[in-house]
Amino acid sequence: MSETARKPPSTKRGTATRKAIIDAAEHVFAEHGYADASITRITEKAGVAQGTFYLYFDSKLTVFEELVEDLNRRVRHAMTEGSAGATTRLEGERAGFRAFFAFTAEHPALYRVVREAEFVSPRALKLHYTRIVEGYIANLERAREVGDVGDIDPEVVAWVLMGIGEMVGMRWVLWGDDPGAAPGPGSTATVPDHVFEQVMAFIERALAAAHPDPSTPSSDSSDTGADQR
Amino acid sequence: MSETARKPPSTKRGTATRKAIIDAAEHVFAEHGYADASITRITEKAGVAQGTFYLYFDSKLTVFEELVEDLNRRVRHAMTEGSAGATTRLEGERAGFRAFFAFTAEHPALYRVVREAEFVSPRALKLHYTRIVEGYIANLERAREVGDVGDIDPEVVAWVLMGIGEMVGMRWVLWGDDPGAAPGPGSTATVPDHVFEQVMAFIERALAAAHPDPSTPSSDSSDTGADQR
Amino acid sequence: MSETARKPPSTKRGTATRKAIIDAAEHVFAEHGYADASITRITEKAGVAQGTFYLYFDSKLTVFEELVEDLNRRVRHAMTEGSAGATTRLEGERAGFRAFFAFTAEHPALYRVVREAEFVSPRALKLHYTRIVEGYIANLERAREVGDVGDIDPEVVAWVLMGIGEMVGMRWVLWGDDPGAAPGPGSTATVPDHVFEQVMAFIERALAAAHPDPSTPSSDSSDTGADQR
Amino acid sequence: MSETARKPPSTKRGTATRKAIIDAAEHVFAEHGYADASITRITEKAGVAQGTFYLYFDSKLTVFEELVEDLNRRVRHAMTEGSAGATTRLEGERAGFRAFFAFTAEHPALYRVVREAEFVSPRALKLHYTRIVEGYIANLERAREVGDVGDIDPEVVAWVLMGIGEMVGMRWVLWGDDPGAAPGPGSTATVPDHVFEQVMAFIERALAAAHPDPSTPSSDSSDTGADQR
DNA sequence: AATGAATGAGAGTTCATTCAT
DNA sequence: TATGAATGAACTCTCATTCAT
Repeated sequence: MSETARKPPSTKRGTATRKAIIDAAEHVFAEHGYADASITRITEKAGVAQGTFYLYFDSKLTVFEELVEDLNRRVRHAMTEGSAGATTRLEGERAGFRAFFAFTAEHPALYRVVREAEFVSPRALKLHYTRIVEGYIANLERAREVGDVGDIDPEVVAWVLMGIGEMVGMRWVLWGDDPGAAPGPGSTATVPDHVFEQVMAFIERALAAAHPDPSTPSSDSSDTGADQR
Repeated sequence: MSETARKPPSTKRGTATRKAIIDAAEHVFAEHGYADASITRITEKAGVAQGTFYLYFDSKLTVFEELVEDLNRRVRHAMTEGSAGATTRLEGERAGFRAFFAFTAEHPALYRVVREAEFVSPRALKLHYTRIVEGYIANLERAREVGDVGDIDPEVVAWVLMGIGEMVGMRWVLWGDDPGAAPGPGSTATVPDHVFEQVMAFIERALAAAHPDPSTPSSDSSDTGADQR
Repeated sequence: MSETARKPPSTKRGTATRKAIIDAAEHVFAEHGYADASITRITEKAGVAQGTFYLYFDSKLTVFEELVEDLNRRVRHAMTEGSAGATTRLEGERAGFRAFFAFTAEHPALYRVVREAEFVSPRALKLHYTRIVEGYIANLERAREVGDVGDIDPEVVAWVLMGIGEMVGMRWVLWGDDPGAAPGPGSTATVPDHVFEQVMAFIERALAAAHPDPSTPSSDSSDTGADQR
Repeated sequence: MSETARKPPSTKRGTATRKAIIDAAEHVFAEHGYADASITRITEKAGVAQGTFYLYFDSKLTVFEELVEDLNRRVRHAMTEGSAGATTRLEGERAGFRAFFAFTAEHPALYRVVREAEFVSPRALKLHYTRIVEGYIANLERAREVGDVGDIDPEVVAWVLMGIGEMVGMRWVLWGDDPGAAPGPGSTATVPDHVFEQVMAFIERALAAAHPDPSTPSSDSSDTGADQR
């Protein structure tokens, strides 16, 4: 069922090497982008010989796809974890976004790699977005059932939320406060408070105002629907 | 300053050739992405020899940046034109988004090229987004002054709108109705009506609800602020 | 009889253009060397269009050869002129070398261009050296006839003198006093006095000592044998 | 510091390949000159793929400079070796020049490559001449101390000797007896005896005659001062 | 399991030369 | 006489991938 053919390591040493390569790949892809991320750079950073790479991956594309999948799994996990303790939809939503931004700050590779994926691996790109969106959809559907949001189309709204998260993340997390600055590695900040509040308020109005009678309290937790598989 | 800086063509033929190359570049970039858009492919499509390319552009990057600027100018123009006849902010907003989606459908290069620009030319990328956002900001500020929207931070909301437009455009214009299908060239559709309505309603609630007293009628036209320079 | 096919200009304007190109070529060749001296650079410096070049020269090689011939004619002329007023062989020799160094300082192209000619146009290279050497030979033969130098083989000695002039010229004229400095254009100095004296004394001993009885006074003028064709 | 700095080969095979490339480069440079010595030609002659070249050298310039250094080291070594058994300065000088001409005959690359170096790598060019000249200087200084030559300026005379060797080498070794013949590869002869004698006699007179009393016998050996580093 | 030398297709780019105007 | 747009072969260099050790 696995979609990318891989050569699984059979020894401890092998497993370690494989991990070293994937980790190196994350950094190299994040810093140089797919096109300029040479196998040489990756293996050098991983501390192994070039040939070793092909013991674990079929091609450059393979690591790329595995990395995207891996990061996707991890963001979704982070978002779920983040909103786990929330008692209201609103709280859960805020926690989810916060987790998303935090992850972005820590793993700029997610962003950068995904943005390039359009041409490198459309399949991986779609899978990535779709999976996150599915989490949003699940939450929104649940909220709609209990009347916590108005009569919206969960799928459309889910993509809208995805778009908001992505653009705000790019603008304030990756670019930092000064949009003119070069986005060097590690230069990631986090979303400033007032920006975060503005964004959440915007979303809340859009969702809550959908039904004129906001009397029903939401008691639902809000899992993003994503988890370690 | 560059030793190989190209001069603008001084003849009709030259001007035509230059245009042929830019046009070819738009299509090739859109279809293959920056990395795989070889000069060979571009000149073949343009019907000129490889060397001719360098008569008009210093490098692949140069055409890329010029193309991004060009497309940017054109979307902004399209958005302004689209919302020109609108009599209310709401109407203008709808017209603006419609124009945006229409442009995306016609020029998928805009999307695809910009998404890759993160690594290719961060400068061009930022300029592109920032300019569009500035249009949104101008509109929002004007609307806020006349009390047509609530007490929002125009800058933040502008980026939010940008994110919505981009993601919805990608999902429904570029991917089409079937998100599983490969996004071949020309496979672009337009945003389905109900999606468009859902998106606009979402935005409208978010903006209108910001002030509790929606009694003030908006009589303002709504220019997107973007125009032919 | 001319060895390089050329297209002679038939108008005044044409003559001027032709000269402009040759002059530009001298400078460009001197500064960049043959390989890096593009026609573009030459025509730009000459203030004409690229195509114009081929109205007057068959190829890059053609200008090169004509330039070498031209410079050769001019050094030989300078050397002859220089030693014209001399009354003794020694005086003539000194004047000839002085003129040679002075020309080198003023026309570094001579040196640089000739040194590259080995591969570009062996024919031109040999012609260049041979013609200068012929001048030396003529002088030496005359001097030997009148007993002003010992029993030397004029041809061998002529090449030896050529070698001395070339190396000293390179070392002190082209490199200047500081052999570590980069030989930028125009950085040419002239041979310092004490170096010149040492060199001439060296040559004088080598020639004079050949016959033990230096009683016969030389009354001969010393033409280098080279002149305006 | 360079991002693409090559590492020395760590295996026998690698070392052999590197040597094959350098050897091929020597021949190709000698035959075609720097400008026309394409990497393709070099690797073809070496019997390796084009890409292999860049495993060992950063660029064409790099091999060139390494080759010049290598040849320089070897001429100097040959000259020292040649004059090692000499018991008088004169003998040593003759042996040194002989070795120089012999090396030139065997390695025409030295000549041809160095002559082009003016534009390719001025640094390499100067280093080459300067190192040989230093050997001459050392010898001349020693000879002057023991009164074996007159009161000359060793530096100037050293450059003069260098010039003589170079020009004579070019004229009789590279061009052969018939200066009109094309200098094809392998067409190198050696300096004819009478030419050699004429040259040495010329030099001897110039040096010996510097002091009027040639009674002091020279007992000194004459090392050219150059050796394997 | 790991190495690293070797490959060769293909990239971007330059430039002498041609030719329609 | 002069232009300058167009050509295309040739160049240097990179890199994903293979394979003998």
